Amino acid sequence: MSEPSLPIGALARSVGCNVQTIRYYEQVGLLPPATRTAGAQRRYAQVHRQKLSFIRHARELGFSLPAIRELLALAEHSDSVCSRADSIARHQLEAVRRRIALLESRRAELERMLEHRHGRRVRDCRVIATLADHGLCAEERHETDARR
Amino acid sequence: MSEPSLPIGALARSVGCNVQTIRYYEQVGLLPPATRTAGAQRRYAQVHRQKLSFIRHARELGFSLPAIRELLALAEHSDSVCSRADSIARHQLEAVRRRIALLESRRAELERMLEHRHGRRVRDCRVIATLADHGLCAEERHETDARR
DNA sequence: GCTTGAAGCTCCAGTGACTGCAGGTTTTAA
DNA sequence: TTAAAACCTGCAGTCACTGGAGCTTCAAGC
Repeated sequence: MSEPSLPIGALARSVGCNVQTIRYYEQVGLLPPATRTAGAQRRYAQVHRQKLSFIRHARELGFSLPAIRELLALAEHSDSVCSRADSIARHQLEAVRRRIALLESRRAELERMLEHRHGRRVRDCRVIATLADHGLCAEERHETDARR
Repeated sequence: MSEPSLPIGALARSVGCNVQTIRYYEQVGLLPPATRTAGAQRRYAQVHRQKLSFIRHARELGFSLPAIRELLALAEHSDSVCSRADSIARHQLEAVRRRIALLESRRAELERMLEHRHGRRVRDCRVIATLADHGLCAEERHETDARR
């Protein structure tokens, strides 16, 4: 009958997010509304904690809120078809892989910009020169390769 | 006297960004205001094209607009000290590396979630189960290792 | 029962770097 | 001259929160 009921701050601490985030999830309909005290303060049950924990875990993996909404709905019905959840996760994995590839190429160019010896003044600065002339970042490779 | 002057659309095509972006850069003071025709349309000179190209290149590398603002200011003065530009770039490189590390761990967990055989229904779904129980994503490794 | 300070409440604005739209004006080529 | 393409300003929307102002409620100690 009397399920342990957490105020919002305790819930926030227990899942490691902050209070505003929880209110925001309620506002956008991701988390069901809490019960309220006579003075209109929110009190949460275990089911809320589980859902919130699910949401936070999914967010850490980079799922969007719409994707999480759908995953939560799937989780509600234990006989719904699993392939949809898989497809959402595969989609996210692909997005993460594309993002990594983009960042790897950024990293490579930044490293190339930085690894050269250069003058103390901006007129000889690799960083500025590379940004100013897009050609440099492609040609740089050839020059470097040729020199070795 | 009569420098070739591009309308905004032509400039946008020539650097591969869109028209609103150019107006936005002017609005936030990243790009100096264009000269205007009698009918108040913008006309751009080569110096604008160079700056815009610099900005876009820096954006592709993930520099923030405040960082780019500073890099542009450094580029203006060819006798300013290069180490500041280097420091901005190194900072960005570190940010990119941290981001890659985060995404790699996401990728690993998503791959672990997806690589298991599982039932057709959500009650046996790895994806949902892993999200629901944060413990699974760490423990999974041990179980898997132990079983082999 | 009273006080007090922590924690809660709502509502609203701001973040970054754009993007899109509405409704109007200018330019340019035929 | 006309018609279409391109341009203009101003503002709202994106995503997932985060922060603040100004007020109310709760819980613990006395």
